[in-house]
Amino acid sequence: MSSRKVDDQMELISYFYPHIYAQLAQEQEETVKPRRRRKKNKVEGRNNTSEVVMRKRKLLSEEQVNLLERSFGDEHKLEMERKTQLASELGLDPHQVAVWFQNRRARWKSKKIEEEYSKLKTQHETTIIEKYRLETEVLKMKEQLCEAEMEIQKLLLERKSDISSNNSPISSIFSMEQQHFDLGEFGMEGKLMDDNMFFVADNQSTYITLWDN
DNA sequence: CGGAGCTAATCC
DNA sequence: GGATTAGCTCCG
Repeated sequence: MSSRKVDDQMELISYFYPHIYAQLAQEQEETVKPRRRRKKNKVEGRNNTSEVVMRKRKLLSEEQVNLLERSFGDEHKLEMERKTQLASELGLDPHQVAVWFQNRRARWKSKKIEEEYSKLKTQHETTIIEKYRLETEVLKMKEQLCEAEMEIQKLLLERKSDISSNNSPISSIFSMEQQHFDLGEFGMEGKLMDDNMFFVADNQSTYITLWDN
């Protein structure tokens, strides 16, 4: 993975998880990987007159790469038979073919991981947005509920004052009945059960006690 | 020219 | 198989 991509990831982490970022950044500084030193073909030192065995590396031709890619497209794993077959077709050492496949699998895996990462990143962003939307919706609904409750309180107070100012038989009969309130604005219907209880029904006719003094 | 990126080759 | 090295090319 290139350093540029690492920077990108750290930037994303710093954005979404600032607390984790601080920790990771510190770890990155601390773990300066002690690079494993490999035996060199070349003897070190400019003035060293020792034998210099340069490892020659020749790039594969476009044609060779094309055939290898096609073969890799068919099957990522390389059976012995196919390895020798390919090698003779390409005019390469079977070991070179094996190495090429190994490196190709590594690149393929790395690419898959990158793809998976960006897919998850998109999913994560979508989820964050949805969460925010739902939270906003909950707030709005709470506000509506509060307004509804206030409205009900107001109606009850009005009713109580009507009863106390006009204590006629009619009104007492009237008070025996359950009173309905249209709360269509809130997608609900309200029903006053008695002086102390009020129920609302949502679309599924589920009654909810708003309060019970 | 130096650094970045790619990749064949090597090491564990 | 994964990690790393080092040859090579390209670009600013």
